[in-house]
This record gives sequence, C-alpha cells and structure tokens, in this order.
Amino acid sequence: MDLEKRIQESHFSEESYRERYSFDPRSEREIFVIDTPPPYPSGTWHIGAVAQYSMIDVIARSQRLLGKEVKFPWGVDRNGINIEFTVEKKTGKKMRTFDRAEFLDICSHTIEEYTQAMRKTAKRVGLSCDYDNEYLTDSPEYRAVSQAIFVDLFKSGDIVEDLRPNIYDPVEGTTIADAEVQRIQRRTKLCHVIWTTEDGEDITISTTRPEMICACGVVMVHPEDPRYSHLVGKRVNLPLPVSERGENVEVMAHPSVKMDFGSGILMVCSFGDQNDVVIFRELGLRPFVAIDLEGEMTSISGPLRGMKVNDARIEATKLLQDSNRLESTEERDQEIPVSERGGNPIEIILLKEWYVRQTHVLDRLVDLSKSSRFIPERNRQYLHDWVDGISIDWPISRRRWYHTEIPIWYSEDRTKVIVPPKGVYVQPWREGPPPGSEVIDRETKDSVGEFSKLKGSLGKISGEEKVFDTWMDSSNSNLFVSGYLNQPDLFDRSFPTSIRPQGKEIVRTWLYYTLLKSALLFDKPAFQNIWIDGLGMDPWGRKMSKSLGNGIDADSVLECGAGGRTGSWKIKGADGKQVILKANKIGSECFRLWKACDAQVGDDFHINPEEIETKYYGVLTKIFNIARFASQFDAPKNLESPSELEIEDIWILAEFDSTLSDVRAAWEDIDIYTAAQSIKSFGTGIFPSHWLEMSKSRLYGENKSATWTLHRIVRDLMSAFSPICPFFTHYLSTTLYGRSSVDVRDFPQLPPSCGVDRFDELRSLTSTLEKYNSMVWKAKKDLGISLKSPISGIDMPEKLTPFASALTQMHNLE
RNA sequence: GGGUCCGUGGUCUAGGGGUUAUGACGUCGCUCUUACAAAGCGAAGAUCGCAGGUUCAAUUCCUGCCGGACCCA
Repeated sequence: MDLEKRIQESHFSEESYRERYSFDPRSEREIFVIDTPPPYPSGTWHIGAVAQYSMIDVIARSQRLLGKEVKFPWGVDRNGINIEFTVEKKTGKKMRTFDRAEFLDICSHTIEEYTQAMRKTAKRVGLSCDYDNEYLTDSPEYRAVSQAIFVDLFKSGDIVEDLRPNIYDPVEGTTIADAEVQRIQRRTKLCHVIWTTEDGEDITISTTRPEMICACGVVMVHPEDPRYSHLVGKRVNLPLPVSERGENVEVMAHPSVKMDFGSGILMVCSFGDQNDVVIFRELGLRPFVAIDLEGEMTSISGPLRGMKVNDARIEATKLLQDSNRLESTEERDQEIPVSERGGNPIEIILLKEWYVRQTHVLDRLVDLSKSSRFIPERNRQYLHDWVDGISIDWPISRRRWYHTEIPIWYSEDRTKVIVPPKGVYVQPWREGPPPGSEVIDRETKDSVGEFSKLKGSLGKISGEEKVFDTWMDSSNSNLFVSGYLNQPDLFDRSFPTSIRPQGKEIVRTWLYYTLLKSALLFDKPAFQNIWIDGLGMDPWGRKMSKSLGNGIDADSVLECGAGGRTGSWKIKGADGKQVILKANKIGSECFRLWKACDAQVGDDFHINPEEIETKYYGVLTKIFNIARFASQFDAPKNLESPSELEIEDIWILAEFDSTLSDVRAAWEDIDIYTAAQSIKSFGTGIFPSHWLEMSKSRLYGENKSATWTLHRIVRDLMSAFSPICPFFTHYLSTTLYGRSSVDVRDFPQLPPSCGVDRFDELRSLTSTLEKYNSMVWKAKKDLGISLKSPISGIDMPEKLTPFASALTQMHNLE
C-alpha cells in the first residue's frame, strides 16, 4: 500500500506526467475525446461516483494503449444553487440579503477549497486527466461559450421569452425545470368540501388544496358518470369568498376525471398541479394568479390574501368548517412534487422566462441519437422514456446569482435587445454591453445594427438580471472540450465527441440537454459512444444517503492500508442495525480492479469494502508474485523475436495470443468487464498453474526458450493490464524491463516467429492438458502425498505426448 | 395506474434454443511443493423467480403472474 502511494506520488510529480497524458491536437493519431463529467465539488465525493470515474480512466488508458490520441479533460462544474446553499448555511444569511457582487465573491472562494480536495481524490484514484488544462464552468472562458450559444439560439429563434406557467420554488425564489422536480411521499389532508350549484343542489368536491379554490376555473366530472350528468353546463358557486373574479364556475365533462377519486367531481384550478395546466391550456381558460413570487396568496384569494401557502391552507380549512362547508377530512398518503435542490414543495406560477424550444425537435433528436452507440445498449431506453414524457419547452432562466448570466440588455422602450459578440463573457446586471455588441429587434430577431452606432437611440438600457439553469452550462461540456469556438480545426476533427461517460441518473438532464444542443445547433448527434453506468449502492443494494446513514467516503477506501491505517465503516444494515465492515488493504489499484471485474457496466453495483479486499487483493498479490518470480531470471535483451521455442512455450504463447486478442477486442469495444476477466483468468489461472509449474525446472536451468516466453508474457500482460491497474503495472514493468507499461502506445502483439502456425493445433490440447493436470493433482491428494512426491502408474493421453518430458518433470512421474 | 429494465448455487456474477450452465467470494477437506498460506490443490453446493405456451428440444423465445429497481402520470 505504501508502495502504491509512493509510486503515485512520484508519478504525478514527474515531469513525464505531461508527456504521458497530455493531448496533442496536431497528432496524426486517431483523436479520441472523452467528455469527462465535470464533478460538482461539494465536500465529499460519493464513492460510487469515484468508482465510475476510475472506469472512465480505464477507458482513457485503454484507448491510449490502442494508439489513439486521447483527450481526457479534467473539468469542474462550479455553477449552481448548491454552492449558494452552502454559503447561505455557512454565513447564516439568505442570498438576497447580500450585495450581489459580494455574494459571488464568497461563493467562488468557498468552492475553490472543495475544488482542490476533489482534484486530490481524482489523482488518488489514478485519473490520468490533463490537470494542467483544467476547466471550470464558472470561468469567463467557459461562460463565454455558454453565452455565445445562447445568442446563436436566440437569433435562430430556438430560444424565446414568454409568459407561461412555470414550476417555481417559492422558498428559493426561482423557476425550475421539469427535470429538477422530485416526488416525495407525504401525508396530507384530503378535504371533502360542499359546493352549491345555481339550483341550490349541494355537491361534494374532494381536494388536498382548499386554498386554491380562489383559482378555480372550472369544475369537471367524467362524461360517463351517471351520477353527475345532470350537472354538466350548470354553474356552481365557490365555497369561499374571493375578490376580483367571478364567484361561480361552470361544470364541464372531461375524460381525465377519475370517477373513483373522492366524490368523482374535480375542481380545476389555474396551476394547482401540472394536470391543471394542461386542462387550462386545452380549454383556453383565463388563468387566475393565486400565488405570487414570494409564495404568498394574492388579492383574488379574499381573506387569505398575503398568507403563505401552508398557512392559507389551514385558514381555508377553518373558514370552510366555520361555514359548515367542510363535510369531512381524511388523512392519506400523497406524492407531492418538490424541488430537487431545495426540497421545497413547488408551485406553478405564471412568469416571464426564457425557454429553449424543444418539443418541435424531439423526433429528430431521437433519430440522431440512433447513430450514437449506447453502452450498454439497453440503457438507451432511459433517454426514450424521458423524451416521451416531454410536453413543454425547457425554461432556462433562473432567479439566482452564482450562475452564468443571461447575456442580454434591453432598450428603454423594451422593443430592442442588445447581445454581446462571440467569445466575450458579460455580466449584464453590473456592466453595459462590450464593444462589438449587436442590437436586435426583440420581436422579429432581425439585426438592427451595431450597438456602438445606435447607442444614442436606445434610451436608458437595462441589463438582464436572470441567470441560466446550470444544465444550460454543463450541456456544453462536450462542445467546450472538443474546441467549439476556440479551436475550430480540432472541432472539425473531433465532433461528434468520441464518448460521453455518465451515470444513468442524469440521462434526463445532462445527456438529454447535450443532445438537444447538438440537434438545435448542428442537426447532428453529439456523441459516437454514450457509456451509461449504474449507481453505486450500499452493500445491501440501497441508495447511499445521509439520512440512511449508509454512506461510504471515497478517501477512506482509497487510503485504507496506507501508512498502516486500516479501514472500518459503521453502516446501518438492512435490518436497521449497525454493521461494522473492516478492511486492511484496498487502495486505488484494488478498488479499480474490483469495479472493472465485479459488475457489467450499466447495472447498479453494491459497494462493500470488505468484499473488495477479500475478492481482489489476492489477485494483485498473485500477479505481483508472478512478476517477482520472473525477476529471478534475467530478461533476454531481445524480447521482440525468440530464437527457438519449445513446444510447451509455443502452447502457452498460443493461449496468451488468444487472451490478447480477446482483450484487444474488448478494449476496442469499450468493454471493461470482458477485458478484465480475460486478463484475470489468464494471469491467475492457466499461466501460473499450468505453464509455470511445467516450466520451472527449465527456468532454473536457464533454458532460453522458457525464459523468453516467461518475460515476453509478463511484459505484455502488464501492458494489457495497465489500463485497470496503472501504478501496479507501471512499477513492475519499469523494474523488470526499464519501460513503463503505461507508456505503451501499441497494443502488444506476438511476432510470427512464435510459432504462430501451430497455435490452433496446440490450443486444441489445452483442455486435455488441464484435465490431465487436475487428474494427477487429485490422484496425489487421494493418496495423501504432497505435490512434489513421486507418483507412478499414471497414464498420459496420447495427445499429450509432445509434453511428456515437461509433464514428467512437473509431476515427478515415475 | 402506465412504461422500461432486472430475477442464474448461501452471496455476487457470465452466458445463451441442443451433451455434465461460467467465474469469484464464502463453506468443507488436504498441502508451508525453491513466486505466492494475504497462497495452492481438491470437493460439496443451482429443478437458471413461478405458471402456462411455441418447439423434436426452453434456463434462453412468447404470454400471464410474483418479487425488485428506475421512469412517467
């Protein structure tokens, strides 16, 4: 372990690091750009995410091994509401009580600390990223790209501003997108409220939101409900006082009403929930604004005016009760929508926001995505599921601060807007348009002319205060790392981006929005490959979360064993009891090997440090010992071509050749699991157990054929294995052969002089050979004698005659 | 309620219309054999979720059900 750490430290500090892992855009090699997910620095890094990143590194290293010019960028996503929350919590003050510039300053200082810690962990797990060219999504360079894309889409009409019902988090005071809404279970009170029709008939309507009665636009029943068909077309009176609107509404029939819910009569309010929005739009009803930006009831709610929504609900219930309008109430479980980041119940509010139009391009987007390969293929479904559910445009403006600003200014009469030139980062809330800005007609999107010339005619201009949804930034990551706007030559060669690796939980956000951008901007697919992994779960298959107390810190696993420290984790088990997991040695190499071997990409995986150690530390020890054994024998100077090979050596080379071609195919296919399994089974199975045992006496006798074979295989095995365990193989290959396996840029291939023409013939003997060896071992076991004791009376199959002398030596046959 | 995916020894996992279903961990037994006891070798352990159907043949394909995960209403 300490050895591992020393190797790592020297590895990253060496000048050779840059040479090894930096990216040369002028290279003749095939370019392979990885759209590394820029992690969001938040203090602790989820162990499951770190495991995923280590596999992305395996992809990067394996593509280098195949001779490609790999760009493996290191980016950090720093925009967003998370850091704002952190600062609010630290200072105990809400964002809006700060001066805006001061608040941004505190945010950027705070996030810097987390950024450093994250980079350290990234190095600890061995990510061979280009750290020198780190990008930050809150840097002027990155934000300038986001803003330029906004301007392009605005001019092309794909970004529009409009007054529409929006999902709104009243506590944080900002609009959010569909993708940011989560559902939680909550007990709520269902009120059965008595309403009276114009004829004086009492009817019961069930609702969980009596405070929304003031926003009711229509009451509906199912068209085939015989109980209520006589009501259709009648008007009913609202059971609570309202102002500035009519006091009764019409009853209509609509098939979406659930006859068995409550009384079977439904009140539809403007923006009670998303279904209401659909109905209002469908019926062309005039919406009533019941809740304002502060989450308080508006004047239409009469006596509830000025109350927070929750208080208003209680008050409404009380008022209904007092006027004998409340038939009964019942407690029931309900799923309510809350904002993902703030966890606050959301409201739907009419707001003027900016939107990226998306509904018109969904079919095309799915069509384009067909030319991207999904790994695994079945995870393509996550994208389809999400796209199928999209019915409205994407609202991209947010009323927050630590985000990229919307790059727009308005003329005094609001009929014109000013946009900055490409490549300049602007902050309209505190500065005017820079040189080169352009004036555009707000309606027609036609260019009116240069800002510098029209300045005088625009009156007092004002900058937009709103910012972008962070996904508006992160969905440009592939464009940014492929050189969009900044390196056009590179961009031509490297787009669509070679691979997007990510977790399945952000298909609906990061992946979807990125594909949307490519569809709108270029009408092209964004990626050649889309690698979608599952989530890291606790040892019992549950999500890791703070509330469950089952989280495992990444650093504790990676540092486990270093400096004599052992690891122990207290975790709440499946039955709610504390379980203590212990491990002595894990570290990055063992951790990576575990993830590579233990689960196929795409499935959720269970993380149990104890299991990681018991299952995979032994594999490393085994391979380490093989290398140590090999080091006793001087490596031949010429490992490129053998002089003369004996039959058992040609045999193992045939087996090795087959392993190499499996591994190569797997690396080409971005199939980490198969590559890892092939290497592991050859390296811990047939090679040491059968060939090594068979060849020991020849090796001790300095047999040239056996020595060449041993070293050639160990050397090439290290190369093939280096993507998974880079430090381990780096150390062994450097010690043994003076050249690091992480520097290999051509996948190893055996020379024809290895007896290639006899490979197939010899490989067909493998299973006979294995069975024969097992048989002898079992025979000795049955006799209760040790493996080195002589044994007689064993028949050797005729097929194995060529191996007779080797086998006789190996088993001490008499 | 709708959709998608998944269900293989105690645990995790590979595979896939056709002899005795892959591997690992764990278990049991033996062995300190000049790389390796943090190991090796050997053994036991699965009616491939359940019920039907297609087929000469199903664990694999189809349908239904049960259980789990995720998404959507």
